[in-house]
Amino acid sequence: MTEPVAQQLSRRERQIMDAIYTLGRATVAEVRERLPEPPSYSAVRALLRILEEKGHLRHESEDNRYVFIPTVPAESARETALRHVLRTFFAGSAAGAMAALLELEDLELSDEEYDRLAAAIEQARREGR
Amino acid sequence: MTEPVAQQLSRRERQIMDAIYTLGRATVAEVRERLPEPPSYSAVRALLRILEEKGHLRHESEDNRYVFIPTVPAESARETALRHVLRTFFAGSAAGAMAALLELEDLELSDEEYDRLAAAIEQARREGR
DNA sequence: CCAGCACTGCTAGAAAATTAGCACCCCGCT
DNA sequence: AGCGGGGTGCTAATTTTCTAGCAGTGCTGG
Repeated sequence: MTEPVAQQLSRRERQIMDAIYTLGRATVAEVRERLPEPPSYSAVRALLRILEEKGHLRHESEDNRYVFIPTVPAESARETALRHVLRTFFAGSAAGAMAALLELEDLELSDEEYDRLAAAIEQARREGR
Repeated sequence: MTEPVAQQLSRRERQIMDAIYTLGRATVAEVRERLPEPPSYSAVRALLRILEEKGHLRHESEDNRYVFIPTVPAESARETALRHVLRTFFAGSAAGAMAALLELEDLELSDEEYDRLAAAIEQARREGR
């Protein structure tokens, strides 16, 4: 019951999981704020309960209120999301995706980030990946 | 009516749009094949009609059957998808996302791709982005 | 000519998602 | 002790999504 079932989420469920992943952890009110055209408090509450039942979230009590936390660690979720985008839009090519990222208008990377990236690429190359 | 309304898609709608984007263009049957636990032909047909009404797709007749084509060009859709992932999982940082891409187990880039990427990075740096 | 096949359009109904409402609980304050 | 505010659980009902069914169309081969 606590294992996150690999099933597709509904629209709202997706929105809520996204909100929580961007925040890391969140209370009902915080999630609600992030939703487009915020539904009622209890609507959100209900969805959170469902997500918890499905095993995507767990909660802790904090200051007498619940804080919801993803059961799937952010890194895994990230990877899954990236792979999905790769598959659907880049024919699975990570290189293609990276190229697209570099093309973003508002990239704004710092010099340091450029250096780190260049280094990461060289490292990946050496490791033959 | 022909403008894609920026509203969130339902689960199935999303699946279908994804299928079409990976294929570029697709017939009903082709879309259907790609869906998990393929629903009936007419179920798919109905969803396609809805997506068309909402302005996400258009169709052409080809060999007496419809070929569905996204109204939003792949590049835009890609960018939107990437930005979404950036926002939700990487605090908006493209550098973070690229780093994560480079960490993928099964990266398998060719030497040429490494070169191209390195070059792209240098170019972006020069262009001050 | 008409049977079979592969499509399409449309619609009603089932199923799932989403919502609000209401009862309860705990805590701080007067 | 008795509010009031801000939480929570649960449930019923609405709304949306999703589906299958059926009728119509065009083409192809016997």
